[in-house]
Amino acid sequence: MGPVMPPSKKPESSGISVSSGLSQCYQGSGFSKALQEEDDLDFSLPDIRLEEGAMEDEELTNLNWLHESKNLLKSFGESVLRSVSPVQDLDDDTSPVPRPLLHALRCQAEPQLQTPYSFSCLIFMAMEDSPTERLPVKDIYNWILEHFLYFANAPTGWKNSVRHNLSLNKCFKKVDKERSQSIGKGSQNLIQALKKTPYHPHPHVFNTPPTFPQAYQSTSSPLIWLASAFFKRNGALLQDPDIDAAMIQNGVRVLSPGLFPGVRPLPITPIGVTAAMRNGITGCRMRTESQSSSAKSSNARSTSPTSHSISSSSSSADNHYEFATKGTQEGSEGSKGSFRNHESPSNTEEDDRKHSQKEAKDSLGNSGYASQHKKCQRFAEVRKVPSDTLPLKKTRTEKPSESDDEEMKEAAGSLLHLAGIRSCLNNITNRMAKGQKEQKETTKN
DNA sequence: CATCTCATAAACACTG
DNA sequence: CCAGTGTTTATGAGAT
Repeated sequence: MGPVMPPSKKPESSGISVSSGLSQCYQGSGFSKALQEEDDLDFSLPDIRLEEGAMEDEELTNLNWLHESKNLLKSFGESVLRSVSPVQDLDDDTSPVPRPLLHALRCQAEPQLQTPYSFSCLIFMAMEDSPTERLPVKDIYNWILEHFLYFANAPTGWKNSVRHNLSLNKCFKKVDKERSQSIGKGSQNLIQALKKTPYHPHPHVFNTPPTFPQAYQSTSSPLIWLASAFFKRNGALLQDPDIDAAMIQNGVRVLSPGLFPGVRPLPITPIGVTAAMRNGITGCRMRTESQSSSAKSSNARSTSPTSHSISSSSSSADNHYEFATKGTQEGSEGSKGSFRNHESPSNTEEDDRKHSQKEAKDSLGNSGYASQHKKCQRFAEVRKVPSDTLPLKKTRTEKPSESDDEEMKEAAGSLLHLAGIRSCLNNITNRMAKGQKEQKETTKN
């Protein structure tokens, strides 16, 4: 949360008290805490606190988890369609719809509210929504503006945050655009940048053949940012026609058009109408503080986000972003995580295991948004090495490793957490299991 | 209380 | 020079 504005639990614009939780809104104590602030809510929603053991599914891979949840998700989606059409149903304590989803519905009904998504989720959704699953920064901006009215009048800093996320989040990879196209404003050709530097810590990049086809495209073509990913990969692996690919790829869309024909998870224009509530449902995450404050001003004039032109990918923006996993192999630049390659290798299997566990935890815990502190430490460590191996500002050229790929996988998987889908689905799973159990008992009797 | 996650701001380099 | 892009660092709030 931003340090600038004081906390504000109740944005005037909505009357809705937003929880202090971030993505943790769905998980564990974060969400529980939000529930403890029930008194601050001016509307009542059912308690969908995670039941004990709900997160045991953590042990499942995201793939299996999604696979096993698909039917439950379908059933749940139908119940959503049946149960939350009218706005007033949001206040229905008996609604089977998980609270975060209700929050999300509320946010869509009143789009001047802060988006419930973290920036990484927003970026991911934008990319996922793109036919090519890759977008230039400008189009990411536009997508966000198009789908979340709040940003139309939000302070401009959010764009900086988007770029910051793209740079730091390991889930996102910069990829090359077609060679013929201009590099675009502000975009710096990697090799150009490297050539301008007095030395390079890994001179072999210039001397050895590229490991991956795209690794050197940047010498003559602009960079693009990729958004393909773990989700995409899983979608391909599953090859299950019953599963909506979007759901698999995304993990963010609780209700996908494939699952629920006619239902648009993210209403296009304008968001904020009652119809949007009937048509859209998303994950949820509440924000507060400066953003809530900003929502006040945005409330003054709820202009349609469509007033912002949606530029095509052929706009002045050139670098595209894609979700990184395979992108790790394709990107011309390694992730910041590659700094860890400078760390001392583990000497024992135990160390390896601990290390990998740590890495996994890191990725899962922070959605691929590697700890800045750690990175600073890593960077600092790297800075201690002799000058001929000093990393420069823009020397992210190391060859990606398999562990990077795993990291990406985990990071991408953790986006499921960010979007709340996991917790929600866990909840749904529990509820459904309970319901079936009760139903059995009822039929027995 | 330490650590982590994330948002935000800002500085800086670079490009068109 | 300006606006936009991309990277990096610093900082703070809240969660763990």
